[in-house]
Amino acid sequence: MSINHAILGLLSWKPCTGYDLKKFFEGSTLMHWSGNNNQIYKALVQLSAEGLVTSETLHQEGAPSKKLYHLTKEGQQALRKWVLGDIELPEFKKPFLVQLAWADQLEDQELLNLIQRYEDELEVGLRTVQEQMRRNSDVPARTSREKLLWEMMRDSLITSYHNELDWVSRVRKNLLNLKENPHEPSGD
Amino acid sequence: MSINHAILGLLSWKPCTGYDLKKFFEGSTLMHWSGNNNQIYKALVQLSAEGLVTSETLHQEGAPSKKLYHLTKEGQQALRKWVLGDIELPEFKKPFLVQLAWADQLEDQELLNLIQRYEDELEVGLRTVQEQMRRNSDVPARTSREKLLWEMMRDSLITSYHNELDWVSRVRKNLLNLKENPHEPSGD
DNA sequence: CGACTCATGTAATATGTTACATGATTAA
DNA sequence: TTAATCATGTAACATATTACATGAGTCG
Repeated sequence: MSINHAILGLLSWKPCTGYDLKKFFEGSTLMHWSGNNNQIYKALVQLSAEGLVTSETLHQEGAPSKKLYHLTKEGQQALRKWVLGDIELPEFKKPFLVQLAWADQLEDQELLNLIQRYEDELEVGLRTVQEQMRRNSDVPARTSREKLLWEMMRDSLITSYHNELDWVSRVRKNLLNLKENPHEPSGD
Repeated sequence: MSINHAILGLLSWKPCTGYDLKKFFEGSTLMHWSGNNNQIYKALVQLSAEGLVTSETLHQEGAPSKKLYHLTKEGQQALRKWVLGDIELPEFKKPFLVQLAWADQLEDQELLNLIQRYEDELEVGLRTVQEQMRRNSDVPARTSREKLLWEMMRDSLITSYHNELDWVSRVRKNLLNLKENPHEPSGD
């Protein structure tokens, strides 16, 4: 799984410039690359060298020239092979858990504040991705099946945030319960 | 958020050698570092240079010498400061979504097989982390509150897997529904 | 006898981020 | 006039993975 595959995918949807790809990755949390130039322009050079993409230079008036990249037949085959190939498990990377792990040195109120801050940031994050999806609504939907797949991808991210918020509220509930009934089993 | 903070945390629990830390990270999906030597031994040198940890060399008979690292007062302060500091949002990195994004080129059955494979791998992954948690049960539990925090950390990972499995079954259900009632709204 | 554990380290490589560099056009 | 958009690229750095190197002891 590298950004090269994601780029092949996007080019299978429509021809793009490096700048188009950059903007797409910047505006998409689902495809977890940040959209930095270094990676994208290097990847395009590499994919060209492998014959998976070709580029055509378009000269524009009043704007810089651009290189429009197209997927080749070999690129289409490589994409299909990759889609049917190895599956990677998701990575649940939650740095806040590492913070919580050593939070027993805090006062009760400090700990509750920390959890509150996490909840607040999650809510901001959720609104940000929802806003991002509303803004960036030009996504593949060439068939009703493809439309469904992209809806489910968005659903995956949104429900991940909701699940995380649910978890935070369980943590808070359990901490308050422990405070009120020290050393009693919580009943969950 | 770097591995240095996680190491300070572990040393606040008990003194460790580089090897201990390596084993801990290897056996813990929650702390998302793989436990490779390069990072750990470099981090320990760095933390020493900053005065956040000290080391004592223990010579053993019939086994290689080892360096036992202890947290200093400055290290304890740095840890507390970090725990109360900036919070990072979780990263929901799901490479399978990128594969699904371009899966509309597949036949219905190929797509269902791909989804089935993902579900199977998720179930293996879930069993693996459950097994890992059973094996690696020596975790901080110095107070009932700390015990609760570590339980909630484990809960976070396990429910993330369950949520992902739920999502996969929704995807399958929606795809089958679409196949049976093409172009009809799904009712969800 | 071969593989694994304990134990510390280095080298090469891959991946990803931030910032720099250039330069025209457009909108606040 | 300051910032943003369009557009391509490079440099420096941070982070992470795999493999290499050494060497004693133990388990099957």
